[in-house]
Amino acid sequence: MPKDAAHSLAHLDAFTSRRRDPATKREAVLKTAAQLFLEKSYGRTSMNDVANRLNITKPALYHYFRNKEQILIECYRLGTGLIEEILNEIAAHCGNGLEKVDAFIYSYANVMTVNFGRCVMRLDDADLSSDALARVRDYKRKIDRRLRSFIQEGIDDGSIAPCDAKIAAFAIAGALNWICHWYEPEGALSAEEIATQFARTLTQGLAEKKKRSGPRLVAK
Amino acid sequence: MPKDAAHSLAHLDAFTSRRRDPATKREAVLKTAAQLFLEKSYGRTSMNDVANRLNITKPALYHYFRNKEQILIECYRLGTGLIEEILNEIAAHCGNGLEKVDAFIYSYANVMTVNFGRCVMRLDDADLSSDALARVRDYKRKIDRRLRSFIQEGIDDGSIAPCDAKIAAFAIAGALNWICHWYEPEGALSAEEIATQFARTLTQGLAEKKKRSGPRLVAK
DNA sequence: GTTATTGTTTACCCGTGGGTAAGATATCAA
DNA sequence: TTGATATCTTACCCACGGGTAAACAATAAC
Repeated sequence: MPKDAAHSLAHLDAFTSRRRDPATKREAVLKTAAQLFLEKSYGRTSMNDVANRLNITKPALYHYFRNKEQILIECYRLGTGLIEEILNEIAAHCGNGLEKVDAFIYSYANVMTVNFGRCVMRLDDADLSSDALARVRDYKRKIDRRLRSFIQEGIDDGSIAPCDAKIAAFAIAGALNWICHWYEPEGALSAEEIATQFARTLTQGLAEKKKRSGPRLVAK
Repeated sequence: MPKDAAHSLAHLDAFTSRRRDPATKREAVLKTAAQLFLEKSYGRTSMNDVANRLNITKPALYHYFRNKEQILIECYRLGTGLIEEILNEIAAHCGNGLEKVDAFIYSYANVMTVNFGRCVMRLDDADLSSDALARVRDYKRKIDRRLRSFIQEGIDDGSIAPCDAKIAAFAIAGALNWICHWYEPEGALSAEEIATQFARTLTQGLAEKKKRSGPRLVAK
């Protein structure tokens, strides 16, 4: 057992005493649920699974959440909150377009290593019912537009080489979102390392700065 | 209705005549299943859904596949086959490391726009039972190692700027794999455009070629 | 203590979906 | 025409999981 704090198991004890603060218990449910959703996916996680890990029974959960989906919605809510924070922070500070994109990549990569943040991009939106789904989709569109505007800003101010901002944004967002598919809190790579290297690779590119282009092999 | 060929609906008629080639029917099942899996996910797609779209009944499916998972496995098989092709092609041709990576990005992006290819990276591996799962995981590791070796090769031959090959490979693979989460055959972006722009963005980076680095804002 | 309230459990309902048994229908070979 | 075979359907079984009813236990208020 590692001696970490972020991945703390403290919340599993929230239900040992009956008189503990309800808010704490609610939070404990949320944390374990998020973790299970990431381990096994929302669909494969039963309410019993969540209850078992907390050492209570299924109906007890319904004391804190109307239904299973509500738990999922809250996970998204907390996750999007984290993203919102960095978005605002970047909009406030920062200089030119490239620097904003760089900051975005760095901060966003970090969020993708936090459970609630991971939930937003790794869980399947389709598990949400139509109106929650619409809200989440809107929110994701907003993030995309934001990144795209940073890029456009960079093109305009000369810090970013002319390119299709839409596709470039997809490339960057994809690289970042995929983090939550392979990242593991106990793994060899620290969030810090990942964030730093990603920012570098994506803004500077792989190529050694000399030739501008090369031949291409088209398979199939 | 668009006049495309790749997204053809021809396979839906495979069961109209009873004496049609069994292999054709099997293939038809596979194509519609893959499409449904991508539309609604494997878990939310019932055998009845597949049957309905083909205008047959559920038990008829079991004439061509042992069970639901077998259909999924075949989707993976066909998809990994497509990827295998481009991998071999690139290993055969090509010059320096950067050119190989460039070719990889371009070809791989194209595969991610083909249904069976999309299945490999978009569907949830955890829906596979343990031994099929192990095979798929191995295969994915192999792809990763391959890309990583291309990058390393580029660093060694000077075509790629020194960097952490492991993390860079994750960034590139992520950007590419994420394509299958947003790409739609009928959408505004063609596979060709995406592939070209991705290759450019990822190898050359965003930054206008002047300064080598800049300040960074760390949000949070 | 007694009562009201909150928290938790046991026992159950029921829809959904994978999978099958057994019969019906078409096709081919003789 | 007549089986033999491949194909497909109707009708069913069963496990699993979300959700609830109703009873039971603990705490707080008086």
